[in-house]
Amino acid sequence: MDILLQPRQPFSFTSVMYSHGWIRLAPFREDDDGASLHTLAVLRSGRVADLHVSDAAGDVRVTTSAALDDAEIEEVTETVRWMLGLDQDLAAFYARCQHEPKLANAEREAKGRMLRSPTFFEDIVKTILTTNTSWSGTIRMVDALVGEYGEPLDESGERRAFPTPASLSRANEPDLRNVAKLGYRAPYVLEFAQRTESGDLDPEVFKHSDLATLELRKRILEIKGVGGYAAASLLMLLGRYDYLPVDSWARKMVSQEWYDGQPVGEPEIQAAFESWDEWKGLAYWFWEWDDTP
DNA sequence: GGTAGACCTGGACGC
DNA sequence: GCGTCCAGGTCTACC
Repeated sequence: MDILLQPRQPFSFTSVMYSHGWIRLAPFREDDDGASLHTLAVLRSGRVADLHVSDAAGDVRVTTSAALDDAEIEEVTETVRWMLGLDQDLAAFYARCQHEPKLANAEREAKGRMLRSPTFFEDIVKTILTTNTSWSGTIRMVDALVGEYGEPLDESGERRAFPTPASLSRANEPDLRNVAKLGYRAPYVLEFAQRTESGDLDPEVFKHSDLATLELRKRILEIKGVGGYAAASLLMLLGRYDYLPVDSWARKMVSQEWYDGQPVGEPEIQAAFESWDEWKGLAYWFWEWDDTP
């Protein structure tokens, strides 16, 4: 069945889809034509829904292989609106971009929304798995988690959603460490899943939290395995751009852009985007670096 | 509050 | 083919 959704304009489906590397992490999958994506979501009923999400002449079409009841349609609608940030208002950011040549195309190309997973739980686990490893390592670890612990779409088990907190909390640490190859991150992921499953922590409330960004960051940093870089990345997924996800790539880009290739530290990177205030994360992420493909 | 070392893996490199 | 080194963030212990 089809569900048609209207985004706040300006909107570009492919700008969201390729806003960062998430599209390459299971269970996300892009179609061969690069114009639509697939993922699977575990609904509140426990049922697994396969979502094929595509552009529909400026709107968004969600296609599921199975019929959904009214409550499920509402849940899928809410989920996809969140994943693509369809309700985000970036007008103030675009107004700032008009005065910056390196972001002059941001509004025309509708840059600014970042692809999110169906749940913030999934985004937090994936973000922990981006730390202290190569991108290929992250892809391998996420593949392994989905393959080993993900909720199957059907009896074949060929397609699986991202593991639920319940499923991951039942995993044992040696398997996460050695089979899923999470290494030293295994206890972090396990503890986070167990805290979520027990109700000690509800990552989904972060999605629409009224907390000030500083306080929200403090809460996120309480999750073991999440440090400054990961917290800034997660805040950006929540639509809070006050902090920069400073990693080795950021150091390299800022060094090349403003410091003639000389090594730079976090203070220099922060200083480079200080004037962007609450938009600094977005300005940094969508900046047209000299070696941007 | 700041810093050093450990954590784990894959890739690059030299032999 | 094997061994060594290094990059990639976060945590913990220590000063």
